[in-house]
Amino acid sequence: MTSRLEALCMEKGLKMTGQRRVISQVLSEADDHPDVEEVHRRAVQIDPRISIATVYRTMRLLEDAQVIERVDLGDGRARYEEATADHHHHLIDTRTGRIIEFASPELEAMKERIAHELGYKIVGHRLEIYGVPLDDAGDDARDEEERP
Amino acid sequence: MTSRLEALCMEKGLKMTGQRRVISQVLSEADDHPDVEEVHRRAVQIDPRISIATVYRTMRLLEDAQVIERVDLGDGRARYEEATADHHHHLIDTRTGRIIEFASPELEAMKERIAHELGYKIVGHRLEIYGVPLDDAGDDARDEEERP
DNA sequence: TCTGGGATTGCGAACGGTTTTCAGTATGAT
DNA sequence: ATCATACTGAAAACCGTTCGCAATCCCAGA
Ligand SMILES: [Mn+2]
Ligand SMILES: [Mn+2]
Ligand SMILES: [Zn+2]
Ligand SMILES: [Zn+2]
Repeated sequence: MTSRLEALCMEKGLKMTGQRRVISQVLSEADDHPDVEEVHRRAVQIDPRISIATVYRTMRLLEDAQVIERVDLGDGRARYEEATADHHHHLIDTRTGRIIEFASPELEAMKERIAHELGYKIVGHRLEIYGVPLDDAGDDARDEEERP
Repeated sequence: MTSRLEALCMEKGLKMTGQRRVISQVLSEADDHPDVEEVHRRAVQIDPRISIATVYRTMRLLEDAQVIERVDLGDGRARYEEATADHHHHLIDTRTGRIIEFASPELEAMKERIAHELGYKIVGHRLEIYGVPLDDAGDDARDEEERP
């Protein structure tokens, strides 16, 4: 069966190879923010004849085609998610690595206002919050001090 | 004369070597957000016997000592600025690369509120805005589409 | 259905920023 | 001034990512 992303790729007129089909499937089924190695790991499970270089190339292709979006969570590597209509940001639990998505129209408006006051029109922005659960925020939160 | 950062380093009990003195001076005099290569370039002008490896090491040292702060502006490399009492963010002019600093207590409060509603206590965050001047935002702003 | 040729792939090498290793040197407490 | 220790320069290693190239695949057209 053709995955959601595969259909999207065909619409965009991309040549559909076996590898692209598999990677599209992997990304369609993902509900997290996998990095390239993780996508490769999952792809290989479906078809072992996929190289990491092709995954890199395909991720870039899909990103350029606006089928997926690159997410920078502060660790050294690029992470990806399916492109969605609704814009959102991420809160990263520094204890567990869990990623919580959130959106805030007020915050977006405020950011827009700030840029405008500085004489600028926004063409892109980035926002991530790093945090620990309120519950157990007391114990050893002192040396949780990461390098975010 | 001992630079502002050199004094700070001594207060923190760091061993003061010639290289560290020079790098401290460079960083004290900087009013921009230089990357490691740029710091090295400026340091070598004062004392040619400073290696890039030492600059890397010293930047990390100063960062850990909270004397300077690392800034991630989306280009591949780490940039630095003197640690200040007042927290701020950056608006990057994608046309010129110019960096405008701004602070917004309202925005900080809003971000705090959002995290709290999600059950989290913030331990760190990151926000950058990429934009183009309002004036000439009309001409070819379409393909300014970077990879921020 | 068969085919030609441009697009795509796998592999390994190259890349750019950063860290590490190691032998030699400088620092600052004594 | 001495000496243990921390620091340094140079080069190699590292890590995520991109690139070069020959082999292979896809698919529009016959
Ligand atoms: Mn997301
Ligand atoms: Mn700044
Ligand atoms: Zn946003
Ligand atoms: Zn802030």
